[in-house]
Amino acid sequence: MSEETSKPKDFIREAILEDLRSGRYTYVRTRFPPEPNGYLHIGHAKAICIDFGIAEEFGGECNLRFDDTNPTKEDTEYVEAIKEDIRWLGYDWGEREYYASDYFEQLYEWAVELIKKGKAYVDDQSPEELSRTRGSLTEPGIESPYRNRSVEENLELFERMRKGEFPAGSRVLRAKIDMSSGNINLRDPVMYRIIHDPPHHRTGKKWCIYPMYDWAHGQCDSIEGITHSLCSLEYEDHRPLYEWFIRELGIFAPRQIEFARLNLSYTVLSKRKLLRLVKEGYVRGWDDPRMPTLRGLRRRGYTPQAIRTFIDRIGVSKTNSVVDIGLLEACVREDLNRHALRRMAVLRPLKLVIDNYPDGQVEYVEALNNPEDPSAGTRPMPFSKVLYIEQDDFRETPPPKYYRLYPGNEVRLRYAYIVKCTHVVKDEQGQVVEVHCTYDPSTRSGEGAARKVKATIHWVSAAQAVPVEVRLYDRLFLKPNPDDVEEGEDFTKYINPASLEVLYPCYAEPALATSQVGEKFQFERLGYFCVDPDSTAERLVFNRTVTLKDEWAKIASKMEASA
RNA sequence: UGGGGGCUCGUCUAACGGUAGGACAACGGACUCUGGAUCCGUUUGUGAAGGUUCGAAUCCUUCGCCCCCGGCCA
Repeated sequence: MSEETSKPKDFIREAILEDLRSGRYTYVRTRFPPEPNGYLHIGHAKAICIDFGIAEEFGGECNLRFDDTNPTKEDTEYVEAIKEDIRWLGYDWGEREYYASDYFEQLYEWAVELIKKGKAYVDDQSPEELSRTRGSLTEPGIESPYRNRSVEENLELFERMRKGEFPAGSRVLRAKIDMSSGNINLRDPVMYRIIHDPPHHRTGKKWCIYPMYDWAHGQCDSIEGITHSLCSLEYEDHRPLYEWFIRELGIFAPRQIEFARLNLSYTVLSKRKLLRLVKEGYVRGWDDPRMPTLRGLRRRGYTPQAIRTFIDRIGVSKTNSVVDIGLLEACVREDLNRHALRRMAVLRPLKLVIDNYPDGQVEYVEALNNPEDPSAGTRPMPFSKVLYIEQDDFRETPPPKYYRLYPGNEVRLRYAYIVKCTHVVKDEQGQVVEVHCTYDPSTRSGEGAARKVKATIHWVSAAQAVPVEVRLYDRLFLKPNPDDVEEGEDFTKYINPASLEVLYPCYAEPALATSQVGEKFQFERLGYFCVDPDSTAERLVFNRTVTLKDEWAKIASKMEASA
């Protein structure tokens, strides 16, 4: 945010501005703190854009810090994947790549300090006892019989915990706060637990006691001089605990500000559920183009810019909300419309024969690469007597308002000629297998044809067409909120069985033959597509990122609804 | 029956005691060699009731509804 008059666009930026004005902080530093136990999804993108975006706007910096306090769940594989995804989104943490495990020694020392102050104790109760004595939402907890051990005994026990003298789960270190607090987080929360294996992905077997997130996070922020620790709503009532630790330790105090996490319609965004989709085979992997993971979106053809625009547009607030996935789609259309090269491809081919066009003749017509961007230039497209057109672009008996091809009607073949349908050829089952036309040689594109027709359709020349595979994706779920389930039901009940449709052969214009993995195109009148890594030299595979807005589909479905 | 949050068009989100605005969606129109893009226009909203005030989405009171918290997860 440029100092002067520009007003903050949300309550977080407002608060930061106020902190700077009041002198509470003289600089801004944030952090993005993922746990390396899974892949990043669009919900994380919101946090990333907020953490990195805000730091940038205030001339500060954003640290990347892996919250790796639980070796039973974490792995370096995820560390690499997370870094890759953040970079892809377009953010850079410079040299500031940190790990909670970097601070284990300091955290240990601070724990000792709290023990010495009589503010922490070793508890020998079992996990079950701990849970039983924590009380309930409405009843206070019961103080542990070990709560008033001497400082000396606590010190000795804690040291022996670190040395590995006790089995996992046998003891914990707890903060001594208030077992009757209405805030359950303050009922003597666990600071350390014993975990002997697996070894930690970075510290190996050096430690067998690991700090709980609640004990680690605030102090890590403090060590790094984080001024604004931005997190999601569920940490709101942990804040008093973090503040208690910081106060008892007398160390630098960051300010935590909570915001609502992202929910998106027609999908799920919890690691647990995403994992089930993968494990139970509903999708092909974490990077399946139907997944809301950043890898999935990337493979689907989403651009970092589209995602950042989306995050910017949904804003930041504390209201629990579900954002219409249509907004994400609108953002990617907006970006791709400006940048994607136009190409022609026919997904469901129907042969079109131009009876009055010379046999064996091939001419080249010039096609715009991007009408939105003249500098993108043009390309030649072969045109000949036998073409493929989209099955959807022909009806033997047209419904009302249907402008496309039907017997007796004229349409323009994009960048080529106006053709008129004369008759059709059917197979034994009565299916139309060939549409026959005549063309008007005076209507070639660019030659100032006076006549206008209602519709222009896309096509490819059959002899030069490249057969390709196209994968059409639809929403993963049938319900806007798949989590909204009846008693005993499961979100998997609402998975869209038709979320993937594979088409082959589709016919692409020759210019597409050399496309590279990841390249994005608009297939005219159909949507945006990108080349999937499954592509081989023999068979290109295209993913449909998103359809174009389709006015006709709307009309057609409305007529169907009223019929 | 405890503690912490939140309620503004269909969906997100602005407003900071002074004309409820924007985006997406929807609807209508213009334009168009993509039924695309673009442009124009229209509809729809302050959870409820009281109070304070010249004036309330905003301040106060009461009520309602929604979300989070009882891991040795984060």
